[in-house]
Amino acid sequence: MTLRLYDSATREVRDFVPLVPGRVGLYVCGLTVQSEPHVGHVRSGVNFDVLQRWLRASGFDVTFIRNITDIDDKILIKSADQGRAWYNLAYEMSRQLTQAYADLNVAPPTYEPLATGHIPEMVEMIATLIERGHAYPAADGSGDVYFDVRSWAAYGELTHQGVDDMESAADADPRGKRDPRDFALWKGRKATEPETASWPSPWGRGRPGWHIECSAMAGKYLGGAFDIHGGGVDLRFPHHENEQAQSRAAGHAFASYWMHNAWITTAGEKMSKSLGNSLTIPAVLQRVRGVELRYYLVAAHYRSHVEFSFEALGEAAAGYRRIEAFLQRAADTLGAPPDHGVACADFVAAMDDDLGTPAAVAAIFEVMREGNKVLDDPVALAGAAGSVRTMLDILGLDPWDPAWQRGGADDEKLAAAVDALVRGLLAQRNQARAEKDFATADLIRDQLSAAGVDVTDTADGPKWSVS
RNA sequence: GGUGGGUUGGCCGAGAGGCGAGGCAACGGACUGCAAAUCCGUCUACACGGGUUCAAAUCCCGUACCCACCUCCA
Repeated sequence: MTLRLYDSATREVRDFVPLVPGRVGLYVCGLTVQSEPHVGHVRSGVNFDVLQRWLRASGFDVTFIRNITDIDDKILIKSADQGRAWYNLAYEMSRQLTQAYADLNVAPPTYEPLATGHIPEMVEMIATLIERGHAYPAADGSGDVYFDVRSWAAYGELTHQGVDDMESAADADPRGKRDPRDFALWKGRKATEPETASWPSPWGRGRPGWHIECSAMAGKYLGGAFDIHGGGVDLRFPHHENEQAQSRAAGHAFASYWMHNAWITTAGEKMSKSLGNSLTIPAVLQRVRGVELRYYLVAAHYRSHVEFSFEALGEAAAGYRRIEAFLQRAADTLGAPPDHGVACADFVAAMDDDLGTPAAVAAIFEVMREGNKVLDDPVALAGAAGSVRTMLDILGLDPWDPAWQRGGADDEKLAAAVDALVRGLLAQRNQARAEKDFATADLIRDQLSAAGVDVTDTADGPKWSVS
């Protein structure tokens, strides 16, 4: 069984063949850090984290680059509105994004380059494009440099569109463009923009266009040809189309496979357009744990549109808790968390089939059911639980992953104190049960339940957990 | 105008010509003092209208509704 991936450039599932056997170069467009990260934003992070983990689990040596866009029109506008420096806004949002990723156990990439840290590479690439006749400085003296779409016959190949069929933006300002579809590689500094948001270039002070950064950074860290380029569907056009055009026009083969994750919407609306506040990561994490939100995102296929709702999120959380409870039972029986085991064949087949995480999750439930049947057989149980743990780990959902252990020393002390108190009450309840005084026994259980403590009687005596 | 995607049981969500994903909820049974958990079982769905086929949720034609992108977007 080999890994197959849906390539959105060819619009089909293809066998994954790396350029260099055993190695994968992966580039994912990260975020423009202009506002608080919400659930939609992190989906891409989680989806490509799963890809990266699966590639590693499959034995590949992965170089994963995920950039941060820290200079663009919106950052300048928003920071001006807020009366703060643009780099301060970008930096704060970048820190929030890093925290959100950490909260969801999205592993850091090999490197996370900033657009502003790669201006020389971009200038170099733009110069190459001008030399090759695929770009030109605007004739209007604005200092802008544009990519000449008409000079690149293959333009539109990624999204299968003909240049003449494209509709120009209603608000398009032709500026110094030769064709309305030409896009900016370099934007000359405007008098209204802060001096700090400009860099020197052969065409005067200015800042990079949006697309050139990814071409330059992917080229720098992964080389002119690399394996997989990812991002959200909305980026296919214009962003990825333009990236590919400029990179190839500059003489680089660029990405072999393109992967795009679908949207999360609320009430059918794009998250970026709708509300906002209630769906930022910190807000959502007040209602469910990070691991539960991640499970919710992983349980849907990355190319499927997800209609976000707290109800569905709650159901997903219930499903995850079932798996978690099984592993905890296994750990109690075995005396320690199960060692990592072997992923079952169905899981592997599902993941190899274009990261079929829904079927992979179903496979986990199958193994868990088998495990629940052999709770009194330590060897069989260890095998099933180890397998479940390993599969969860591949999805970034291992309950014992240090990423989820947020509690500090104080939390541990608190947990120990609660445990002592609950155990005292359970001892009283057991006494009552022994005396067939079930009214008292149930009263104690109800009191604990009201406090959020669930009691379960097992062969080894009562266990408690926080609901 | 151009380019794509979607519509699946009470709900969430896979699948992509036959072998009926999975989860959540519900119901019945086993277990339990009663529960919980767990196990066993039940609940036969694919927007609509045609067609192809021995066989269609899956392929074809048409219709309806929804969504995304077309130079700010995960």
